[in-house]
Amino acid sequence: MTPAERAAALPRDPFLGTPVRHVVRDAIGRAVRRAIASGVLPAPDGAEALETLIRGIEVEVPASSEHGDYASNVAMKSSKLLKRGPAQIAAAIADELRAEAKERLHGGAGSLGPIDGAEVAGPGFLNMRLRAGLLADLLDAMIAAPDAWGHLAPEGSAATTRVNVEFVSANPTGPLTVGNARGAFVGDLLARVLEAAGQEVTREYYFNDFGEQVRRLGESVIALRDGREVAEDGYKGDYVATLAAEIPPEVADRARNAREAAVSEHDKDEIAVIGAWASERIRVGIQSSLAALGVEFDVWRSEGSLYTEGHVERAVGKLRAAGWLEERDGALWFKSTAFGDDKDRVIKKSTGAYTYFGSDIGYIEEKFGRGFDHLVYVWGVDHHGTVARVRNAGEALGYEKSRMEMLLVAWVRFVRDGVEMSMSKRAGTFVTLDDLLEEIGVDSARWYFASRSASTAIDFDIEAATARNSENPVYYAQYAHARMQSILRKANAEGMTVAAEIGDLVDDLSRPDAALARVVVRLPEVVEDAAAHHETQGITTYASELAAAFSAFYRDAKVVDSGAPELSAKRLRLVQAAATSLAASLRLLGISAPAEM
RNA sequence: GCGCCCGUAGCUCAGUGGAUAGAGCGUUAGGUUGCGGACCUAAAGGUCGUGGGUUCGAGUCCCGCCGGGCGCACCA
Repeated sequence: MTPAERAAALPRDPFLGTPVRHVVRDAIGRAVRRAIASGVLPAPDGAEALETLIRGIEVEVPASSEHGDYASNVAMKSSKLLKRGPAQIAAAIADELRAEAKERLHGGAGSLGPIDGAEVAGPGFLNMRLRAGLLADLLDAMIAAPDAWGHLAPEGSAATTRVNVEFVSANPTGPLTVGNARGAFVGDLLARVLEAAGQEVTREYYFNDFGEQVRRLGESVIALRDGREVAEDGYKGDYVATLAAEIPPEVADRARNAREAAVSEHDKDEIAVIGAWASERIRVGIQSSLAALGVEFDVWRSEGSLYTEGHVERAVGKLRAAGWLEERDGALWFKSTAFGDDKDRVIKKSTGAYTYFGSDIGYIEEKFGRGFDHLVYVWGVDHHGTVARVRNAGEALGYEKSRMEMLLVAWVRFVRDGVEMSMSKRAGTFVTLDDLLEEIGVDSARWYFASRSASTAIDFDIEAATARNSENPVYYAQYAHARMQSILRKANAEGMTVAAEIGDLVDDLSRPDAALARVVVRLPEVVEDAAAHHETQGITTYASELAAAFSAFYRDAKVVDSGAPELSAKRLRLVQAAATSLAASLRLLGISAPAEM
C-alpha cells in the first residue's frame, strides 16, 4: 500500500475525529464575542487583537475533577487586553456560556451546545461541565464506528499534509543492534501518530551502498573466505564468517572478473563486488528484523542512486546558480556561514569525490521533488552537529527551514545485572535487535520507548523490561483490555444484550460510570497533542489512565447483573466503548490488544 | 575553549507558563462468599542540581554557576 492509499484507507469521522476541547474552545470564543457585543466586556483596541485573543484560547482537562471537565485560563490571559480583572472577565464569559446553553435548550432547532455549567474559580479559571448528552453521543458514535476512533478529522478544507519520515538509516554493514532500536521505534511511532492525526506519511530508510564502510565489509568477508585474519579496522562479528561461507558461485565469478574499468562503483574490483553483495544481503536481513518489530518502510533509498539519477548534480547546479558555492583550495564549499553556521562546509573534496554532506544536499532536492510538505529526520544525538548545515542547505535550495525538522534521539544505555553492555559493531561485541526482541517481546519494547521522551537519555534495564508481570506497565494496559473483553464474553454467554444507546448512564457524576466515560472520550485530544509535539508518552500515559479508570469502575460497578438487566445493558455498552478506546490507543503504538492473556 | 542536549521521589521516568509537581517499580499497612488478584485501597517518600531575573503565576521562559552526555573533518 502506498502512503497515499494508507492515508485514504484510515477511516475518519468528523464528529469522532474532533477533540471535544475544540468544541469547548469555540463555545468560549462565541461567549467572548457576545460579552463584548453586549457591552459587558470592553472591546479591545483593534479588531485584530480580538481575533488573536480568540484564536489563542486554551482549554485543558484539569488535574482534579472538582475543577470540572474542562478549564480555561482565557480570563487571566486576556486581563491586560480587556483592562478588567480576571475574575470579572471569567464571570462575564460564564454568564454568556450559560445563556447560550439555555437558549439552545429552549430554541428547539439546531444542535445543543457542549457546555452545561460554567463557574469561576481560583485566580480566574473558568471551569466548565460538559453537557452529559454530548458524552453519550460520542460514546454511541464510537461504538458505531470503532475503526475511526483515535483518528483526527481534517479541519475545514485543509489539504492533507505530506510528510517524509526518514529513520534508522543504519549502514548495512552488520545486523541492527539494540542501539538502533530506539530510532526504529521512535520513527515508527511518530509515523503512526502523524497518520492518526490526518497526515500522509512516507517511511523512508536511507543507506550507503558504496564507499569506505562497504569496502571494509568486502575486505573482511574476503579475508575470512581466504582463511586470513580480519584487518584491524575491519568487521569481526560472527555474521561476517557466515557471509564468507555463503558467497554464491556467480558472485564469486563476477568478483574474479571485476575490472578497474567497470561501469559502476559496485563492480570495479573484487572487494567492491563482494562488499556490494554482502551489504545487500545484510540490508535484506535488516528489513526482516524491522518487519518483526512492526516497522515497515515505504522507500529504501541508496546513496548511490542520488548520483546515478542526477539529484546531487542538480542540487549543486541550483546552489551554484544562486551563488551559494565557492571553489577554495581545490574543493567545493557551501557557504553555510551565510545562514548562521559556524563555518562553511565542503561538499566536494579536492580529490573530486563528494562528501556525505554532498549526498545530503542531493537528497533534500530529491525529497522535496517528490512533493513533500515536511521532512523529518530521526537522528542520533551524535548527529546534532550536522543539523544546522543540512537545514541551511535546504534553505539555500529554496525550502523554508521550518519544513525540515531533525528529531534527535538520545542514547540508551543497555544495562544487565547493573552492568552496562558495550556495543561495537566492528569489534563484534554487540547484542542484536533480534536477540533483544526475542528476550523481551515487541509489545514490551514498544511501550518502553513510547513512554519516554526521545530527547532524554535512558537506562534500559533488560531485567525490568523482560518481566512479564506487574512491574511492566504494558501488561497492565493489556490486562485491562483482556478483562473488558472477558466481561463482554461472559455477558454474551449469559444471553445478555448490549444496550442500543448509553442514554443517561454517564450523567450522574456520583456514579462510577461518569468517571470512566470521561476518560474514554479523551483519546482524540491525546492524539492531537502527540502529533503536535512529536512525542508519544502521552499515549502510553493515556492507556495507563484508561486502564486504571476501568479498574476503579470494575471495583465499584457490577456490570453483568441479571438482577438489573437494563443497567447491565448500558454498562456493557460503556465497557464496549472503553475497550474500543483502549484498543485504539494500543493500536496507535503498534502494541497488541489481546482479548485473553 | 565554543555549541547543542540533559539534571524532578530510593530506582526508572512523565509533567503544551496555571490550581495541592505525578505514574510505575520498590517499601509499609490492609483488601477476594463479585463479571479475570497480571487486581484494588491507603501511607511514607520532593530545597524540581544551584543562584539570580522576567510576571498576576516558573519544574517549564532568560542569564550565571555546578554536574553528566554529545558534537566541533576536504570522516562516514
